[in-house]
Amino acid sequence: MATSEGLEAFSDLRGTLERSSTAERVADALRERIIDGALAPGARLSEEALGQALGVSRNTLREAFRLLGHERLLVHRFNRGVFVAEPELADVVDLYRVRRALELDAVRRADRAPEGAVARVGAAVEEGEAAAGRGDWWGVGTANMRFHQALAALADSPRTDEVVRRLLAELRLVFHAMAAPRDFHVPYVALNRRIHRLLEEGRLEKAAEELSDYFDVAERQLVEAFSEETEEKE
Amino acid sequence: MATSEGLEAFSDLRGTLERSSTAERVADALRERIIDGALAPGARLSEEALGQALGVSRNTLREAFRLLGHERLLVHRFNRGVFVAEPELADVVDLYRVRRALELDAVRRADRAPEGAVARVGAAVEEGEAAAGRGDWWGVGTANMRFHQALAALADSPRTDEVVRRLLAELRLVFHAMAAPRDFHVPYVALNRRIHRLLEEGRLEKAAEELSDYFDVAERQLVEAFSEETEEKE
DNA sequence: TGGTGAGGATTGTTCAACAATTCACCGATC
DNA sequence: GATCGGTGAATTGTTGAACAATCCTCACCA
Repeated sequence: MATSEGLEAFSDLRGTLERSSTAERVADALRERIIDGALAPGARLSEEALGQALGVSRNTLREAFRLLGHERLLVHRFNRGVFVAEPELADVVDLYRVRRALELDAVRRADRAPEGAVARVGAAVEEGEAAAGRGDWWGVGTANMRFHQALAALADSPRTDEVVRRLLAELRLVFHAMAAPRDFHVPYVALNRRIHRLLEEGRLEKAAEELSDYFDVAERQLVEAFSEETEEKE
Repeated sequence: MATSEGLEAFSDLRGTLERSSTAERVADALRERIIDGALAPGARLSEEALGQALGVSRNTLREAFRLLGHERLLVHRFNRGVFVAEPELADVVDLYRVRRALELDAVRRADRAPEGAVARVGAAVEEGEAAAGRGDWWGVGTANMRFHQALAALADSPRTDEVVRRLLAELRLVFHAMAAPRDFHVPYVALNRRIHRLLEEGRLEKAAEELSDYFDVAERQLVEAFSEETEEKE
């Protein structure tokens, strides 16, 4: 065991080294397509066609479908196939309810957050500012997700991280279903900066308050956008 | 469309009618065995042997494994097989962290809970009292889980329900790993009754306080039991 | 004692097949 | 003209077998 000193430096490589199964890689690829809108909500995914396109067998593809089904990105209708999920108004409300509980809790206990966690929140803020600067609205959206993921990480809880990651992925689906996602995210860049500053100053309760207000505003905005959508359809 | 009135009455049947896939039924069966301890933490599940025993093909069984893996009841080690999860001390702490956030939030907003939700909490309390009366400690544990599930349901949020259900299932795994699960749950029956009464009286903040204390005590008790366990092993 | 292969067992993945189910189409009926 | 019922193609659900890749054991050797 004399040679086992300083091995902690390699622990970061673990994730990289772990080969993943084909099903997981397929799931990753599909998740990307769903999140960036290449696969629209409601679209049906044929086992045969997709399997051929991706070069994997139906069985493997079905495993990938199961993974994404659990993330609520796909819905599996028995004997009917899998479809890209179509979030409804109720889903939007529900997503915000859970986010509120988890993210606010994470912010309130940020004093016990792990080393560097607040800094990662700041990094996400800057990423968003940079994207906004070059007019990359999709990039702003991505940075925004990363910001909230970083907020959740303040709880120092793997399960919170996982749940929030799923919620945010689902939320991106909602953005595709709404009318004008283009300038939804941009206004919040400044707010994110403010929340990060409060975190740095240790004013956690104030930060939680601002975050709570954000949830109110964003949720209402989404709900309204959604109501208009459905009105148009009818 | 003149005949389509009053069809809402049938919407309850939807769930009953939906046939489930073989994989899901297999997953249900395995989940039961894991939760009631028939499959001990750490046990390895052979695809071949289990498939034969259950009368399903390896492919189908693998689908079921994926489902339970997402619930963290099984861990899937690449090229090595699936094992019943072995929760560690860190998992106990993490489980309570997320439960605290979600259940407390649910209790605090119980004034907006759906019709009959508080009554279902009461039903779980009585179930626990009945089980305690006849000395059925396992039944007390089950009722306790149902009590907390009912608390979570106060949030009126499908996603909260799902997450909490998963957390509680995982928690049962923890009980198997600890020394004396026999009389762990019984002392909390009285507390549950108290919390229910506070909910009925609308004293939500007080109820949340009691619940928070419960989390403190239960978590510490589990952590201690766990530390002893690992000491014995070494 | 500690390293090293060889071999057996298990998983990862594919393929082909068949049963079960859905869906769209089309004619029959009132 | 709308509804009902049935036929058939297309798709999913599930199985079983096959083979490659990987891991584990254990005897063997320095």
